[in-house]
Amino acid sequence: MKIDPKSSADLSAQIAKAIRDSIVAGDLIVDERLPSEAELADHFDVSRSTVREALKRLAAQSLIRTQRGAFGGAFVNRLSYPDAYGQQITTSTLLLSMNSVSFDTACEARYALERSCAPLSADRRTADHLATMRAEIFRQQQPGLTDEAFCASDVAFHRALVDGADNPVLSYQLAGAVEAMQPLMNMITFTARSREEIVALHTRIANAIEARDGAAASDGLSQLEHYTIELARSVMAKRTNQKAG
Amino acid sequence: MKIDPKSSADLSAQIAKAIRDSIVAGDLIVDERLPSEAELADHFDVSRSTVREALKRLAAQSLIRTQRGAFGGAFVNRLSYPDAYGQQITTSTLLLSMNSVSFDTACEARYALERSCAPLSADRRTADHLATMRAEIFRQQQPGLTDEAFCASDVAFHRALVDGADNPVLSYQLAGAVEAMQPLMNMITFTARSREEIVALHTRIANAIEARDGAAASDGLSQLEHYTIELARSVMAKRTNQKAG
DNA sequence: GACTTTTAAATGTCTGACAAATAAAATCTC
DNA sequence: GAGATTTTATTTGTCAGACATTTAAAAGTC
Repeated sequence: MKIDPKSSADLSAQIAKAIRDSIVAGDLIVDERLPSEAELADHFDVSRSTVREALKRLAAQSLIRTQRGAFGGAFVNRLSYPDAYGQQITTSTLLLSMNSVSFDTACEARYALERSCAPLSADRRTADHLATMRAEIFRQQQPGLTDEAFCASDVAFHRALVDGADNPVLSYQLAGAVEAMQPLMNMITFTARSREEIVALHTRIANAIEARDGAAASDGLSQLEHYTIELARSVMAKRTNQKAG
Repeated sequence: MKIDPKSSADLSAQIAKAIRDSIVAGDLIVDERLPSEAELADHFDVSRSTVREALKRLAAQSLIRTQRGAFGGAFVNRLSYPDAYGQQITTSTLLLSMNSVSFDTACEARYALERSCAPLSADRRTADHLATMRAEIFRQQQPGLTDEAFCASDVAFHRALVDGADNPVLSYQLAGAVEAMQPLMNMITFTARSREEIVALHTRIANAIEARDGAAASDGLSQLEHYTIELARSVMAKRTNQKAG
């Protein structure tokens, strides 16, 4: 592990990169303890504060965890699925909100990815996954539900569908795509009429998954995609009119 | 922006979270300047070092950038697609390597996601995308090519296919899935025979994309998936035998 | 042998200082 | 007065040293 003395970048960034490269390359293995901050400071010939800033960068990416006390220190962290989900969601959400991605583009991506899970989920889903889907559909029919709660239930429904594919890598990838859409979805007001339509499509998808019919589930998702895009369009149009009038 | 004085978590982690939440919620907008380190230290009633550690955490996630000098400071960063790609790839790569995800699982996820791009890519691909695919196929037929170069060309081929869908969100999501597989793919030795087979399948996919036939492209990807899994199995089996022998 | 105390090692935080970069403001030159 | 130059104020980057806090091993006590 070495840093380039000629580089103009921040020392803490260089040190973080050196350690990160070692982890990615497998030179530092999971649960291995890094040298103490003082030792690292000696090794890189910098102050302890600089080392600490580098370690905080790595901690922010869940690459290391730290433990205080004797025999504590910084340890290479096994990147867990929940950690990876979290990062994936934060990154995706910011990417969408900061780059003014159109609703249509985000929606298209989300449903395209989700359709790829449909055949697998139809094959492998357990009774549990199906029960979750049905329960969320039931919840979506409750009259008092706020728009936010409706959206959250929608996410849970699709989450169950994706998890049914029984492929953790797929679940991880889809987490970002599905959850990052939520802020965009939250801009939509769901009328009783549109909720009814969505519930009908969800039911159709759940039925297809129950019947282990992947193609029908894919179809249902496509219809849901088109309906969602139409819905968003009409909501936007209404808002524009209100502004104009 | 406030932190909980009762929380046991590190102050720098709490402060980072407070600022991150403000960014995600949109209270701090892109290119907005954060208060200086000294001001933040005053505000949160901590030392400057603690604030700095918090800011380094945010910088590691590309949420802020910093500039030295008068009228410098920390600015909310627009999360660019390249930045997001990079994080996506690092996270996905580590997730696969640290959680001993099976080759089959990773491969299934990757091709499932890629198939979701096939119909869109068939519809929208430009002559450029097609040309890139053909060029990579040509490169893959060169005799002197190392396994690493062959893999890299493979990634470029699939990248062009995905980019053909003309949906930046899809491209971003797929970047992780495709590139994270590369370390796993690099473990495979590609014989002349297997390269020939892969090139044939690539050609088939490119032909389908050229003919704007999404279903055929999907089929080609499925065949490539099965062939890749078979190939990995036979390579692993050979290695096990060698060890035993 | 079980419990308590001590101790050493490590991270977390604070203070104060200086270096380096940078853009605005002030000054100088013609 | 216009343009070039210098000064200055602000801000991040880095360093050094100190103390607080946590933690597990080691030593001590009964």
